[in-house]
Amino acid sequence: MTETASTRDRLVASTADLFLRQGFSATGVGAITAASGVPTGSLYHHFPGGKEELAAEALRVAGAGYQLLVEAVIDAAPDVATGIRQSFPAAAAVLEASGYADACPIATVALEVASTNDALRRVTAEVFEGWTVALSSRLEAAGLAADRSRALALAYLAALEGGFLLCRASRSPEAMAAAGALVADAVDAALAATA
Amino acid sequence: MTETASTRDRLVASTADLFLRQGFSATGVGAITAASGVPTGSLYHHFPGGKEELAAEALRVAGAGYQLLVEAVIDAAPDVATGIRQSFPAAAAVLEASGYADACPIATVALEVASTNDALRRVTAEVFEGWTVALSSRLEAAGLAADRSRALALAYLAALEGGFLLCRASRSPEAMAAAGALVADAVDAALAATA
DNA sequence: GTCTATAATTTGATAGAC
DNA sequence: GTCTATCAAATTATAGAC
Repeated sequence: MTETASTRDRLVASTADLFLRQGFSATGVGAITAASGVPTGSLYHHFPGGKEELAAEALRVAGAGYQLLVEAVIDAAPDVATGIRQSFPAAAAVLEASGYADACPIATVALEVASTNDALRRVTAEVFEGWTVALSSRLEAAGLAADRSRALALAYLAALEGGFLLCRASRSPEAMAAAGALVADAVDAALAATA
Repeated sequence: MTETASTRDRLVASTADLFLRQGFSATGVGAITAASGVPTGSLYHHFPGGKEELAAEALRVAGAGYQLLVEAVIDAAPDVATGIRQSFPAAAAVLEASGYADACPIATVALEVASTNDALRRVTAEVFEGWTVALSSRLEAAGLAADRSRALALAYLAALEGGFLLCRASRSPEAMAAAGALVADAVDAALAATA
């Protein structure tokens, strides 16, 4: 049986989608209500805190969804190192297929709010931390020390995010390939040292 | 003799400064005129294309200025590899000293406009390409092949940009250190292979 | 819980005097 | 080249009927 998405869920989904393409400031409340088909009054009924409260929820939901996606790519590979290596061309393929629109769902907003809205900044920090822990735990399970696992996870995320930025600006997958190869080689070397 | 900055220069400088902290959409024309002390009419006299034309110039000027800064850090070191390694803690130090505000001057705007304003997107792409060429040429001069130099330069930039993003969100220098170590080690290995 | 109407403010931009 | 006054549209948010 197909459930129709609730009003609240449609608001969150539309907001996350608009944030992905336009970011926070360029996404007006009017655009959100138009995209979701939800009237203004209903938005403020479900989110009394207005745009900021809705944004926080959209960032959390989009962040959790993207974590599942990345985890699925990595866990589908025969081992973590292979999964990490494959995730970069996978991200590049999604980028190209979407006209360089579908990248990190929270990066644009994260930079916009980093120095202007501490509540939202904390939400983006929590999402990034969740991703870091998810990847780090997989590297630990593969035999790496905890601190080395965390450092590699952070470097992986930085390379992916920087790759998204450069690729979206240049409309070319070149940077993602270069950044990915560097990280994947480092993971291989780290794991080989423990074997 | 101390030259007073021209009206046009003050507009560009104030715009670049506001973009660094708030990005494009959150920076209203009113904020720019207030910060620069330039009346609205003068802005449209110097930039008939309005906010977009002023933004393009601010991105170009800020991009050129940041390139000089990074080049100075790298060229002050005894060799490129050392310069690259030092540039990450240097960037982290500036971040911390500014309350995690002073990072890449065009990254926020680059993500904001990547899918919404092609003219500005091209400007950000040109700035990133300029940085890539500047760094790549230094790696070539150190003995690396052209394609290898370019790939390392792109990976360096991706790591730096991703590091800025994660550090600003978490208000911690941890990610920049992790990403920097990975890139610096790769540069060392690449140069050692040619020696 | 849904929806319309509207308030209060801010937005990017223009006109025209000086 | 500078500056003031102002416009039309869009902004976030609220009030209150249903």
